Amino acid sequence: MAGYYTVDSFGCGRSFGYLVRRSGNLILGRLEAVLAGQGMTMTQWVVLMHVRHGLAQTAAEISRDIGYDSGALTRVMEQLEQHGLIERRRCSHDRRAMDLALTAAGQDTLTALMPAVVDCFNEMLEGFSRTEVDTLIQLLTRFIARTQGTPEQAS
Amino acid sequence: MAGYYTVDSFGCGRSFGYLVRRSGNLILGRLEAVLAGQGMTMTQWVVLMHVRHGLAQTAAEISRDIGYDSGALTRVMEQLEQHGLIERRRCSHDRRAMDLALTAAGQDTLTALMPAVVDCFNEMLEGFSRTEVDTLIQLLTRFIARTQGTPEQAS
DNA sequence: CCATTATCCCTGCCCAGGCAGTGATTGTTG
DNA sequence: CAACAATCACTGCCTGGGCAGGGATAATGG
Repeated sequence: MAGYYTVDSFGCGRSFGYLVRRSGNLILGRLEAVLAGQGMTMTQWVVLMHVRHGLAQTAAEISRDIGYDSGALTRVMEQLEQHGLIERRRCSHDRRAMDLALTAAGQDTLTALMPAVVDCFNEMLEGFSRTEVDTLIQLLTRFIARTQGTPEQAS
Repeated sequence: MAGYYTVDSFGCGRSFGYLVRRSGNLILGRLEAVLAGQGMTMTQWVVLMHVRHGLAQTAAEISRDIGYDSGALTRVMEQLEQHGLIERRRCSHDRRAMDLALTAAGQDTLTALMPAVVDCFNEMLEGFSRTEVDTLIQLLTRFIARTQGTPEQAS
């Protein structure tokens, strides 16, 4: 494509960056309202979900995966461990790393929260057809894959 | 639509929230790299753009528009004023409010930065057809309008 | 087998931004 | 017109998350 935006056509309301960021903040607000009922934050939720699905066995993987600072992640892990939702153990074949696993309580919490979260998203996506949501997800997925694969580009 | 997600189908990788947030952070990183060259932050950029296009004449409007804390905004304004990019004056017909206006230097800075910003976005959107980007923008715009119009919903 | 480098987790520090409260002004309503 | 509510900008406070540095372990290369 020969450049979607031009210097003249580029306005705030049509800026991809603005739209994505604003959408993200709106979602954040809604979701945190749901999770706050169980004293959980969105970050904690995402981390737990990652551990649950085996998407990440170690903190460093999560850090790269969600583009989250590894130091901050350490503190999130501490909270989750103190709340008894995850367990950390020294990895056997790499003693630098920590193996992450959901506890039974962690499993239960996720399971209990899931319906409310799903409802929350469905509610926000009301007014969109299934095809439209599919499109949105597919486009964003591609965007992420492309963008994080091309870290920088000296002009 | 009868619910896009179900408890079983909901996974991190397909979660709208996760995708939007991740995309937003990737964009943020790229854009800040571009703006940092001129010692500007993304927040400042967005605020300046809003003022420029007359989208907001007062800080409170910007606050509502971009869902940004009004207190934090005050401080951003101070910075921009100190850098000589905007002017604040007591509004004549509402003496609580401040009228915002770009200075000549502010105009120039925006104009100078614009090409790099546009390039940055075009580069990120490479690999997407014009139609696809149009779709993305349209869907996100609709999402924002819908979501901020429906602040909450007691279940 | 040793030296160098990379990776992992953790820690201290700093800052942007959210929250709640304040004074000044404006709008509203009995 | 008087009392109350709403709105504006601003302030102090606190938290989450980015950044830089460090100790321990693993990988790599001579």
